[in-house]
Amino acid sequence: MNIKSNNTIKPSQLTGQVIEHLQSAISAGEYAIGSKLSAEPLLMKELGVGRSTLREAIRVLAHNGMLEVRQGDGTYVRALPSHKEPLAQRLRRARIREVNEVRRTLELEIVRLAAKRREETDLERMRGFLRMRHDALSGNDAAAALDADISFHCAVANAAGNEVLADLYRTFAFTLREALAALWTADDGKGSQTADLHDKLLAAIETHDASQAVATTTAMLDIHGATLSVMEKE
Amino acid sequence: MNIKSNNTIKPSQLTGQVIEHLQSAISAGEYAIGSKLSAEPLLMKELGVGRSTLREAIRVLAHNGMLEVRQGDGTYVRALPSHKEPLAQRLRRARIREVNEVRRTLELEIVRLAAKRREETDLERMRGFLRMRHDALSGNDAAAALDADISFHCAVANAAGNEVLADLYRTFAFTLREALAALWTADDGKGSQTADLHDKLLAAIETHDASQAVATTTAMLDIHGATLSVMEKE
DNA sequence: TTCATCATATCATCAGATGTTTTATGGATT
DNA sequence: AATCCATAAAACATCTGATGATATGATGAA
Repeated sequence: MNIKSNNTIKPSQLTGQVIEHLQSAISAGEYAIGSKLSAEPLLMKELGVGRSTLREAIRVLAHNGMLEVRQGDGTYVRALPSHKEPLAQRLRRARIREVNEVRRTLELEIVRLAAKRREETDLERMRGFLRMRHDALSGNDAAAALDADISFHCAVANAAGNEVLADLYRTFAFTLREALAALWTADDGKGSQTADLHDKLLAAIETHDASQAVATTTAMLDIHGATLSVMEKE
Repeated sequence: MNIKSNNTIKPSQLTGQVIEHLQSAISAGEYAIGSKLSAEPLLMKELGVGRSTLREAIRVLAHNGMLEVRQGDGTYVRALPSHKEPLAQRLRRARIREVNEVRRTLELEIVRLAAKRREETDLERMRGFLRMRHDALSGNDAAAALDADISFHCAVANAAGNEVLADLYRTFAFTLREALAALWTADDGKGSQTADLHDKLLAAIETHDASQAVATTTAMLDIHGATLSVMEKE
């Protein structure tokens, strides 16, 4: 089975052809889940490609979780191409209530950790975004205020000292931005209403007061949460 | 610059370290979007790795849309890692401690919600998996016991009535399976040690006792958490 | 100016060699 | 006979060199 025999005009991107071939072979069931692929030298002959080309293709599929390469043992088929959906895409087709519920959970844990682990540089960034938020509200620039608000909360997430948590929160915040924008324009009193709560949150993080940070955030989320769940209804 | 220390879930590969390094360098803004990466020979010297290793890493990132490789021209940064990368893939290059910390947060919220919202069908599924878990432990089949354990916790996640939360938890549990397997084989007493806690958790969910469910889960996570953080050290 | 040609830089691919890890084989010991 | 340990074999990991293919910019002529 030589890949290059049935190819198109372009001999370039040979690695891509090997990737597609292996993917379709796995999908077609030529390789069962859990079965072992042929060893590299044999696969080289079967596919008619060099070692580098084959290894780059296998590495891509392994990094995507489709294959598992075990040094000294072999290469095994692990899964079909199912878990490949990006989180942002998954959230976009979810209910706002559910996304917000998880975001609330993440946010509470974030402020708790941030109060414990924040560094001085984190605090400076937070102060800057809070100032931007205040200035934007004074100038009646709702969009800028929302951006500053999100940036502030992302800065808090960064201060939590957990990159996975921060990444997760950023994705949630970005997804919810649309809904939040509608919320802020629907009642721009909310922005200034939570201004003092933001100040209190920053103060709690500054003084390492985790319980106060959680309490303040709970109050903050409740104000917005009520409106969000109303939006969901219709 | 030489890449060395790791602590990722899948650490045994130089290529994986190069992938992680490039991703974080792009995230940190060392390479702006649209900018051109150094040429292969230069990057080899900068990272202290050979050409095959570097090329395999670049190929993975290119296939994920993060980089664009143009023959005869160069390699360009096309997108930030965050929003395009599947979550399972993101977790695979994260620190065990961070993944487990977030998983703990999700799990506590899950049992709280499950105690409130569980249906009768949820309870039946949980009982079934708990029985499988018990039988596997009696038969000294650690792998089957771990699978049943994970299935049980996923069933609890389903009972929380939030598909986003359940999806998220499944991905975390699947990623941590490897580490958990090492944990269970290292000390198979842990499996039976937490058996009664699982029963108590199920009882708490049955009786809608959210606070008891959270307390029981906290105890459960603490037992495993200690061992996991020890694993991280070396 | 415009266009064809060429030189150079860069990636694509192949091939060989050596190191590291896992697994299986056999023999030795009890 | 069962267990344990050392060794060999298999398979992937990595490095290096060499050659081909492609894009870009320089060069020079019409």
